[in-house]
Amino acid sequence: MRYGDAMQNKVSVSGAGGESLLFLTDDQLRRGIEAMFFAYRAFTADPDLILAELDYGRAHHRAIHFINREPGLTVTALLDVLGVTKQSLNRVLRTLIEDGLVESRIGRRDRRERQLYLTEQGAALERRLTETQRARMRAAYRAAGPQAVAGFRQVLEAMMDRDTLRQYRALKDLPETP
Amino acid sequence: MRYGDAMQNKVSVSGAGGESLLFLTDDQLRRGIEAMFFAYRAFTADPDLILAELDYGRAHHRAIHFINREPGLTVTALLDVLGVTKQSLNRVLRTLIEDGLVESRIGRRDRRERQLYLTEQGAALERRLTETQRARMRAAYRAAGPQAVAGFRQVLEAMMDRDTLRQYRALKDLPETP
DNA sequence: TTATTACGTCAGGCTTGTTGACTTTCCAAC
DNA sequence: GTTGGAAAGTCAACAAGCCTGACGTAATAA
Repeated sequence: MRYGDAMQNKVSVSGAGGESLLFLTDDQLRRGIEAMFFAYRAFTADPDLILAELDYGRAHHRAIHFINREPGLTVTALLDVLGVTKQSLNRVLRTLIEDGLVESRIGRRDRRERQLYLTEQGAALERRLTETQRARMRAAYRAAGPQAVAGFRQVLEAMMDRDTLRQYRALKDLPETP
Repeated sequence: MRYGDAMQNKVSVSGAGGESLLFLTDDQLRRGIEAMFFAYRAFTADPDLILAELDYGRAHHRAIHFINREPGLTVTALLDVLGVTKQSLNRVLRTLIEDGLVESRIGRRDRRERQLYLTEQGAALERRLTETQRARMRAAYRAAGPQAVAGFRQVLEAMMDRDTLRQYRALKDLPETP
């Protein structure tokens, strides 16, 4: 097992093309990686504080977010977006339902399905959680400017694999990028 | 408890200024939030596969990454960057040392300190893990272009809080942004 | 000498994830 | 109308990865 013996350092040409790749040093890439790590941690810090107060975790946040995003979505659909097992989600979902934040109604088309909705209380928590992240994002967007924001989104989307991108796009109201 | 009753929708003016904030709708912000969520998941997927093979987790990856980044750093310093407890890190570090990926030498200046280094084997795993992420990042960078990359980094940095930004900058070889 | 720091470790607890097995309900196809 | 399978819920057991609290040891600093 010997990895990357030839790619030890500096300018990784990386492709066959070699267009204008001068900026793609391993240093640059590594900084991008680290920026993701630190930014993501900062990004989840605010909601985590609120959630801890209420004895919830990030899993609850994610469930609440996507139920809010698409009211009436089924358990299977939610399972698909979150990428976890039924059992894992169920535990979280059960507490949310018991606590009166989520409502589970029998499916209209198919009575086997359960359609998930936020209650007024659940929607209130969603707003509270999201607002902290929006505030952070808003501040970052204002500081960086519209052009930077476009680049930010462009790179993030380019980082997603096919399947993830599909899920991401499925959520969009108005797809802009063909 | 009633949150954000007034901010329900659309164009959040958000500041007192109102410069050229037309692009900052709640929709835009929400998409940014979701892009972070999905991109981060895609971003960690490749290393996770390799780590699972070896019965390691993300915690091991993070430790390896930062030890590689700054060979000889002390346990306390590592604790600070990772933002976890001593006990939590110790379990991870112990297995890495037992498995011969990390070496812990007695501090030169201060004999209480332990300075951490990757062994040849540890460095090999680091390269293997990082290369998957670099490849993804490289592809995304190439697809999006240099300008987008600049924006990407700019927004991520603007998202970090003071303390996180300090840690992030402390790693940099050549700080560019004043 | 004493206080403090750096590190390691034992114990116990929580959340979130996993597998595997099983039941109930319901749709749909034969 | 029976039957096969999908959707959902549940029980049990387990592991990773975090946490707090308490304690011990070694070495530096006051």
